[in-house]
Amino acid sequence: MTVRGPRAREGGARGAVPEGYDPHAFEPFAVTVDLAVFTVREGVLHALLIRRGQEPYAGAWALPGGFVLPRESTDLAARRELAEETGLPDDLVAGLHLEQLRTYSDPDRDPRMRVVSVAYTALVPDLPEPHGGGDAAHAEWVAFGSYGHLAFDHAEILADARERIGAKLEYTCLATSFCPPEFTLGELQQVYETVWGTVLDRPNFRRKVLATPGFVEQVAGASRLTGGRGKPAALHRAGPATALHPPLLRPEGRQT
Amino acid sequence: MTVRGPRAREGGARGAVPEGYDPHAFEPFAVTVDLAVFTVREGVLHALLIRRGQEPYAGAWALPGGFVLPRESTDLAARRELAEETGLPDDLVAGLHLEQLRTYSDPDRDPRMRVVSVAYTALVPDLPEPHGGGDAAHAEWVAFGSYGHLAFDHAEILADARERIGAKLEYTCLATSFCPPEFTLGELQQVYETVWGTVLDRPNFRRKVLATPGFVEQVAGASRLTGGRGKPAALHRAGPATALHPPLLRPEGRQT
DNA sequence: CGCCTTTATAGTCATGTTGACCATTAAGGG
DNA sequence: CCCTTAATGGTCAACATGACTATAAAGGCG
Repeated sequence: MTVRGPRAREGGARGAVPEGYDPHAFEPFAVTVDLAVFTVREGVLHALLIRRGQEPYAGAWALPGGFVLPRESTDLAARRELAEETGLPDDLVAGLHLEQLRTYSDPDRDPRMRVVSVAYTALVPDLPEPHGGGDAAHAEWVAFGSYGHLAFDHAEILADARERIGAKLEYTCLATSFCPPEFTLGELQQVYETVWGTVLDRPNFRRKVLATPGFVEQVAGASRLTGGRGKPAALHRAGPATALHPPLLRPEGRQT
Repeated sequence: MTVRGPRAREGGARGAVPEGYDPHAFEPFAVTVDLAVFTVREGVLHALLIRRGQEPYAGAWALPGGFVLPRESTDLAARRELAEETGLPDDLVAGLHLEQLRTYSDPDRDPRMRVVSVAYTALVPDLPEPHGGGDAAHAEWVAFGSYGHLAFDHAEILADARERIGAKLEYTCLATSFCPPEFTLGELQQVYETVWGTVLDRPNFRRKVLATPGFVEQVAGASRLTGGRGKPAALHRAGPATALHPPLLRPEGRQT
């Protein structure tokens, strides 16, 4: 990029800084981050949302987020907002997978002023309620799709995020981010089924996961009853691998 | 996102607009677009670059790009800048594949002021020189890697863009964007080999491409000599398909 | 004109992965 | 003690892939 007043394009080479350039001379852009945070709860995909109190869109759900501070990268702002708005412990937030989705910049996406927003996606395991008890935690888990109209263009962001995550599950080991530190292969499979909205064959899923070196590691000796019924499942934890080669493709290109 | 002065975070619910909010009250962010435009020329990947005339980074190569105008989305800004800086005909630019890469926001990425830049990637066929003759076309094709230090964080952007494109070739039909309207399968294969920096088996590549419905369509009757020598190749054009199922994976996860 | 080189195109074959199954094991519930 | 449930262990055919070999059609060259 180049610093140059937006109206100062006199055909010069890119990078010309007009003398006397004044950052305050034109209507500024506000830069914000929006967070599309997902978890899987009892087999249902949930997003972290906040109920808006003010116009516009008062009463509607909205994504957590906020302004990028003057000396902050958007990555940092996203992590800070996530910690603030969820009340999750800092060390947990520090370890979360947080990924830039894309930037939304329609001039009219906020009716009040020009706001360019960088959207991020995070995957978190099913946690106790997000309120940490402090004043900053108003976020709630809402089942995907079971909200009315979201504020601003947040419905589009959330849909894009879900699609991106679904795609990433195919060729990365990201699914373990949805799981607690120790999990069963059945729980891991449910992550895939929930995000993709499909049903997978259990033995085949198992075969694929175990055949990928470093995807999961078996926890020696431990096992857990899935809820009382059935044979207890072996516990696993996430392995060091991050990519899935070859990918685990979702059956036929259908979405939910 | 939400409109709220960056220092106005008094623990209120997200979306609180402090009364008397003044968009000019704080140091504004500048928002720009940067373009990572690639083509394949004689088997070598080239990027579209501009030679900087001013400090900082005077004399260094930089990506084309510029400010987002007050009433413009970044998508629109990217396409406008591409047309302006390359001098390519508008209708050609309108049809190009232009994709948002990601947003770069390090507070110090521009030493002069706070600039958040949304990077875009475009793939274009090998065209005559980019200068349209007008004053606006200073961009030049430079072989990938054969430049010194790029200005700002543009080296990182360009590397990210190349990696993204390489990945997209695996599971989309995007490779045809690098080719002229009619092309041989050998030319298409060279796109893959150039971007990936690998060599592919010709019969296998051919089998895979032809087995994917809608990837390419044979142009009836036509054929072209590849340069005089050898059997003339059948001509193809891009088909309606956009995704590649199953993907065409690059051999072993090595980069150039 | 014939032979060599070059490039496109057509197969072949062994291997690995996937999808669709069936079988067994280990728990809880009546 | 049998039934249900869920995890786990297999089989088998279809398909996709990687490594090759073979043929066809052009130009170059003696």
